[in-house]
Amino acid sequence: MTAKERLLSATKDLLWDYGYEAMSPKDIQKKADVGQGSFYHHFESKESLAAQAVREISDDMQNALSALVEADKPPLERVKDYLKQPREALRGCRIGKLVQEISVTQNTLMPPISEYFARLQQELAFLLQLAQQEGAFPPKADAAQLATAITAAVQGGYVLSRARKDPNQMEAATSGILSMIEFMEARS
Amino acid sequence: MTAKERLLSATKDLLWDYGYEAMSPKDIQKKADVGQGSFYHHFESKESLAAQAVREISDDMQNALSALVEADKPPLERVKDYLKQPREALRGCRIGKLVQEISVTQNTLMPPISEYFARLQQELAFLLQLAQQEGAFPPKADAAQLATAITAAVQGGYVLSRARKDPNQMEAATSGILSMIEFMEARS
DNA sequence: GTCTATAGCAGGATAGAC
DNA sequence: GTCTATCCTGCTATAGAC
Repeated sequence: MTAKERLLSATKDLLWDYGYEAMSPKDIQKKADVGQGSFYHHFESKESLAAQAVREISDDMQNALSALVEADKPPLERVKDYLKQPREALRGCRIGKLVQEISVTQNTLMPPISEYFARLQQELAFLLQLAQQEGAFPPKADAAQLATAITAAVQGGYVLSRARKDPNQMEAATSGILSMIEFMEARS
Repeated sequence: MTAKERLLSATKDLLWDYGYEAMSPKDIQKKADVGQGSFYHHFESKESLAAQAVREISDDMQNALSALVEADKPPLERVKDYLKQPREALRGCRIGKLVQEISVTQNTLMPPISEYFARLQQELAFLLQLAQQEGAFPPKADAAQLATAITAAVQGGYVLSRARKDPNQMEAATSGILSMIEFMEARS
């Protein structure tokens, strides 16, 4: 791996565990085993490096999402699969946790973050609509609204897991949503 | 208001908008109109001041919760009222947003935060159980799990609102949960 | 591309006078 | 209780040699 790649990789990790502000250029250099000079040779600033790292994180997550959404299964099963995905609950959402930092909401890290969530909600809403067309889900339900609720429950699962220092909070949140979806499915 | 009160009040505001790390002692002093000397006369450190501020925030929120939970209405209506509460979606949850900061998860600010969420989930679970006993909600549903899902959806609503810079994300997330609850209620 | 030295500034806190 | 001066450290970045 080149120095530049190591810098990006280290930044992705540190953003996950420390967030943007609490991650210093020195932390990155140390983790990437790259000197001060190389750092500023390859990237203009901490922000530009972080922006590129977030861009890659968003792309990675969107690719993972595509794989899940395009699976050869009934659409509602794919929605359930999304909820059942394994998650590092105590570590938080790689991308969602960043939006709580005021500096992040004001800088160039935001676009890939917004894009990821827009995409996620859109895909889930689409799957729910397909399920409705197949008669597997109540036709009167608002697919877009439910997709938002599902996405929110996962994000909130991360928050609760960290708040209570208990990864089972994520499990409970997603299982709770899952059971409501299955209740509706059974009566559609 | 005394200097000490102004310091606490300013800290509560700054924690909300900036979080713990991004809030400096100088910011607090300026907002509270209190000098450096007074700051360290009344509080040992930034952390001890913030810890007391978070303690008060948690208490305030628990009091607001009690008022809602003890209302003279059917229990399921009280759960719905919780979901319908007005919220400053773009500002984030005063208390939930703090848990994404790694320094917060490791310091003395945590206990009142954990306590608030434990209390919230417990109260919602209790109301759902009451509703089940009254036959207003499906008896087979797991009340504790649904309470966690509801709490998570609200927290996630904050995340999505900030990520998309759109307060309607909170509205959609809570409405989505609400509609699922009403679906279950109608078929209990 | 990488290294070391250095700069400028802000965070967090202490000291001692008033 | 409040004020000003001061300290030390770390953050972010720049400069210039190799």
